[in-house]
Amino acid sequence: MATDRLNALKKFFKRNRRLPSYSEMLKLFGFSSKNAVFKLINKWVEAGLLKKESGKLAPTSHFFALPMYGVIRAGYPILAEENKNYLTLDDYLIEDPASAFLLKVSGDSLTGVGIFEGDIVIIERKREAGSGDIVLAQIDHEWTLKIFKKDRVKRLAYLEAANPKYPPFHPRENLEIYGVVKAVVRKLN
Amino acid sequence: MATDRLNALKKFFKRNRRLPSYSEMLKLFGFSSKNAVFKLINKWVEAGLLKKESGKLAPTSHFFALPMYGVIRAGYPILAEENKNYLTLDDYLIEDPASAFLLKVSGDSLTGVGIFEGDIVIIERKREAGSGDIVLAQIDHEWTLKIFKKDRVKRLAYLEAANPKYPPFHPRENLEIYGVVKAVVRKLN
DNA sequence: CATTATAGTAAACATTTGTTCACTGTCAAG
DNA sequence: CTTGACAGTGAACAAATGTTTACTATAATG
Repeated sequence: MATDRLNALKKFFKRNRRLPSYSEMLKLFGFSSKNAVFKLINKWVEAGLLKKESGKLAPTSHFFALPMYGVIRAGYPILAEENKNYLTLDDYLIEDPASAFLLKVSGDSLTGVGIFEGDIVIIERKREAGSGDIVLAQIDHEWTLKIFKKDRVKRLAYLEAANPKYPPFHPRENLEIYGVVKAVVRKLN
Repeated sequence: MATDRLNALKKFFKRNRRLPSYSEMLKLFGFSSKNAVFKLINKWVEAGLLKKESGKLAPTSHFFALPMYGVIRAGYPILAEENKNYLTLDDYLIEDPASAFLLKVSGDSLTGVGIFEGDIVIIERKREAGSGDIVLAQIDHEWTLKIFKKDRVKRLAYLEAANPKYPPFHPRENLEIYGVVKAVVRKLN
């Protein structure tokens, strides 16, 4: 089936992070004429899965991206809309790959904002934060992941957990910010 | 700087979803000899950022992937370890791209399991689920996103919210499962 | 100073690339 | 039946590809 060949192509891209050449596609698709490849590729180009720019073949966003369906009300059940969008998670979550890194969370101090043990947070390196941002910081030379707060009256910065179990953390000596959490990712099971 | 050129290459890949040819890199890097490109590329190959297989150039996982640092205790602040790993979010979160899709969550019925309004869930199409799985289902012909439960005594399946505000949902007519939530993703700000 | 590595230019080249053209068999529609 | 569309074969080809070789300038090392 045609879908099988498309899946074979997607798998190739996943594995090799590039599209195969037409000669490679011969084997991949089980053809024996490059023209068969040529015609198939052109169909996918017309379908918007691939594109040709200055003679070079490349995937479009549709090629990888997952379909994203409209909002579903979790409170009251309503029909999921069909206003499809396509989304690549990497692109969606990571704005500046050069300054971003990941951190695996442990502990329960941020459960109140929906960050649990085992979650992965995407952090963007920067030295400043706004009040309410979740930051990676060093408070009195100890690393931590907490909510950054600015006391408007006293003009002092401190850290806060999102869990009533923990009191606010006021720095004795210093409070240095290393990054701001931009996204949270959780794998289930 | 060398980093600028690498960033230019990364940007090109982000934009075009392919690596440029050596001729294109001439302009991209500001060289006037393909040999300059050749040597630069070979350095990146040795550095493990790119690889050549049967004469074809492709990025390795290091090329995209974000560094992932060790666990940080959010409960008690401890030092983030430096045992780096590299992780591509798409690869990490999506096991079977062919059967996966995204859904934007609205409502507060799953706040208890850390899924909030505006979060995106990654769903894998399947008709069966285990007790405790978060599922996309049709209950009495209405779509919803809830926790799937199996009553061990009565052997009946029903849905449950993760929010005390909502009572369990026992189907009058039927309960059909369309997919299981595999991951949750939240963008902050 | 002399030396050696580094970063780049310039030209030449076999190989591979994507594309085109002409052709074949198969299957469904009128 | 005939027709036309579809899926694929096979060969030919200009253009582009990655690589190699020879050479230059600059800076760093001892």
